[in-house]
Amino acid sequence: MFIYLGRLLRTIMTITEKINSKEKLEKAAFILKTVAHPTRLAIIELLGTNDRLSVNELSRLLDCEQSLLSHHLINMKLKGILQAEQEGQSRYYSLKERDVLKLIACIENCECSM
Amino acid sequence: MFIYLGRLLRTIMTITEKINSKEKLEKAAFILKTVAHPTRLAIIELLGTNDRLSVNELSRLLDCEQSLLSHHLINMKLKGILQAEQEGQSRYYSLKERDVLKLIACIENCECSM
DNA sequence: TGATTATATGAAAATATGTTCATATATTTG
DNA sequence: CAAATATATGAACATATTTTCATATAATCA
Repeated sequence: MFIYLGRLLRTIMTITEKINSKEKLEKAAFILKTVAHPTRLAIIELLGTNDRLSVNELSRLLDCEQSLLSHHLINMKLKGILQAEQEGQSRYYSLKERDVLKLIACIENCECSM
Repeated sequence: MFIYLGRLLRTIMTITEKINSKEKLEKAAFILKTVAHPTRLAIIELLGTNDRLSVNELSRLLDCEQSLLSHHLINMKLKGILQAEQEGQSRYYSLKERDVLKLIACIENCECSM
């Protein structure tokens, strides 16, 4: 009787672990996906050196159309990578999570042949 | 005359830089995209601890259908993240680029709120 | 207040990615 | 060589992401 209970518990724990690790991986993939885009990487790089930039400034620096850029920025903000502050007519974006810079450094080291 | 030439050269250099950085970012995004998937992250994690695993072993460990898994594995191999070796009927995959493990470590540190 | 500038938004269109399924190939074994 | 096992492949389908475009909102300034 107790043997069965133990077995059951162990099974449940294994399943729980699987779910946890699955959730962890899904979250990780989610963050990575948000970063995995040339324009968004460029945004991160620029905000790594520039502290904060307005949509307009980014648009000119990146040579990226305003609407598209806004979509990217809002998306990144939603996912907790950026933050924004209004100042006059301009909205300034900055890195909320400077750790993402490490990701870029990581990749630059990778010598994946493609 | 030479002034114009100098200006032209500078312009060309700026453009070249832009292209280079664009290429660099595209490559980085490409690698990140390959990694940014729960199953593929799980593959990387497993191969981080297991040295090498056959398609079958991975399939059971990940609870992922063989064909789908093969698609992932081949894709990752194509992009230089994995390598494969045949042994008997089995094909063993392993990390070609152990640096990608660092990416995972990076993300686990990130506290992006989502 | 009307014009101007900066940014956001939402729907549609274009494109890319992920998944499934049926089947092919290749290796081993009896 | 036939059967069994392991893996790959490709086309069709489903889904997600990216981009564009037209328009809305919001702040400033004359």
